[in-house]
Amino acid sequence: MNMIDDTGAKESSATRGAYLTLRNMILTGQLPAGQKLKIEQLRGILKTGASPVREALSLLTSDMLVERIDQRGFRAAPASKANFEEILTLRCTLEDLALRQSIANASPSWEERLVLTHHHMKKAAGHDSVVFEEAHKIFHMALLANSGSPMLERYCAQLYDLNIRYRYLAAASSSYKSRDVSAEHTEILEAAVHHDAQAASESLLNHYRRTGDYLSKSLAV
Amino acid sequence: MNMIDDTGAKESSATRGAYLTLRNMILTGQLPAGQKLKIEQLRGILKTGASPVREALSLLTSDMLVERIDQRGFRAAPASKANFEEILTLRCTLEDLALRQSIANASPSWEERLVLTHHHMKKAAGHDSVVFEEAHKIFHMALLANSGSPMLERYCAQLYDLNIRYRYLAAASSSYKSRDVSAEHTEILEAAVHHDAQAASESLLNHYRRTGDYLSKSLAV
DNA sequence: ATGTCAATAAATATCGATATTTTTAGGAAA
DNA sequence: TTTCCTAAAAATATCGATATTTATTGACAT
Repeated sequence: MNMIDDTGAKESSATRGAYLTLRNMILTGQLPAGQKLKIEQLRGILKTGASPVREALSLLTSDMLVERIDQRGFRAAPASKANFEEILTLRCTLEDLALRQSIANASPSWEERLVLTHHHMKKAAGHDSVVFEEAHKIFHMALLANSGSPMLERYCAQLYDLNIRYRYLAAASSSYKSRDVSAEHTEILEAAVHHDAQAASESLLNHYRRTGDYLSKSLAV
Repeated sequence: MNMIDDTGAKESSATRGAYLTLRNMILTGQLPAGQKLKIEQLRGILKTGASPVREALSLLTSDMLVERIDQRGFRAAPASKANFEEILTLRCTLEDLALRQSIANASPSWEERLVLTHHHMKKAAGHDSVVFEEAHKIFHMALLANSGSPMLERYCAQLYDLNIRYRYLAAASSSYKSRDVSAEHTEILEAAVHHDAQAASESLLNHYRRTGDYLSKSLAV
C-alpha cells in the first residue's frame, strides 16, 4: 500500500467523497437550488467515475437535498419562501419536542457535553465562519441528543441542514449577524442545565424565529 | 422498439423496478431485518446488473429501510421493540399535527377525497390483504394530505411504512384483526368531515395505539 | 407564424470487467 | 489454547464502454 494521503484525512470511498463534496456544494449554494445536475459535468468537478457520482446523488436524496426523476436525472432540490417557512415551522415543533425530552432525561454527562460544546462554539466565534458553523451545529444537536429518540434527532439534523442552505442563500444579499446571537445561546444553555424545559424551549424557538423572520424578509416571494 | 411489456405495467428503469421490489421485500419481511444485503445475491433475485441494485439500495436509505456502511455494503434496517415504540410515538405526534392542520385547512375537495378513499378501503376489506393494505394506506394518507406541509406528510408516510414492517413481523406469530378496525376508521372519517379536530385526533391516535399495544406484546424484548 | 415529425445530439441508465477492500481461514509463535 | 500474522477467498467499489431514453433541431405542411 503506497497510497499517500495528501489531505491528512482518512481516505474513504469515492462515493463518500462525492457525497460530502456535493452536499457541501448544495448547502453553500455553489450548486444553486433547482439546478440540473448532470453526471458528466459532476464527474469533471469531482474527478471520479459515473457510478460514484450517481450513488452519491441517490444518497443525497435522503437528505432532501437532491431530487431524482426517473429516467431524466437529478436536480438540486428547489428552494422557495414557502419551503423555508415550512422548514422553520417543522423545526420549531420537532426541536421543541426533542429538547423537552432531552431535559426530561437529563443526566450529568449530557449537561457536561452541553457546556463543552457551548464553550467550543464560543471559541470558534472569531474564526472562519465555516469553523463556527460546524461548532454551532454541534452545539444545537447536543441540545437534542438526549431525547432518546434517534429518528427524531435525525429529522432535526436534516431540517437544520436544510435551513442552513437558506442562510447561505440570504447571506448573499445582505449582512448577517448584527444580533447578539451569543447571548441567545447562553440563555438556552443556562435554561437547559437548570432543567427548565419551558424557558429552554422558549429561548430556542425565539432564537430560530428571529433568524427566520430575518431570512423571510430577504427571500423573494 | 419491439419490447413487449408482459406485465401490463409501464416499463420503467431497472433501478426503479429494483427499488420497488426490494422495498416490498423488506416491508413484508421477505428480507429479514438486519440481514446483510449482498449485491450478487440480489442481482440473482432481481435479474439485473450491479449498478441498478446499488442505486436502489442507496435510494432505500431515504426510507430508513436500508443501512449503508461505507466500504462494507448494505443491510436491511434492524428492527427492535425500542425502534417500534419510537415509531409509534413519533407517528402519533406527527400525524396528530398533520391531521389538525388538514382539518384547519379543510376544503370540499379534501372531504370528498376522504369519503372516496374510505369507500375504496371498505370495498377492499374482503379482498386480498395486499389490496386492502394499499387502500388502507391511501385512506390514512388522505387524512393528512391537506396539511399544507409536504415535508410533514413525507415523514408521516415514511413512519407509516416503517410501522407496516412491524405488522408483518408480528403477523407471522399470531392472528391479526380480531378488533373492529372498520368502526374505528368510520369514526375518524366522521370526525374529520365534521371538522372536529379534537375528536378526529383522539380517534386516530387510539387507532394507532391499540394496534401498537397489540404489536408490542407480540415482539420479543 | 404554428404545429408535427423525423433525424440528430445529448444525457441517462446499464452492463461486464477489474481494482480495491474486507473477511475468512490456516498456520506459526508465545 | 490464544494471539498474531499472512495467504486466499469473497464481497464491495469503481471504471470504461455501450445501450436506451429524452431533448433538440430543422424541414415541411397547414
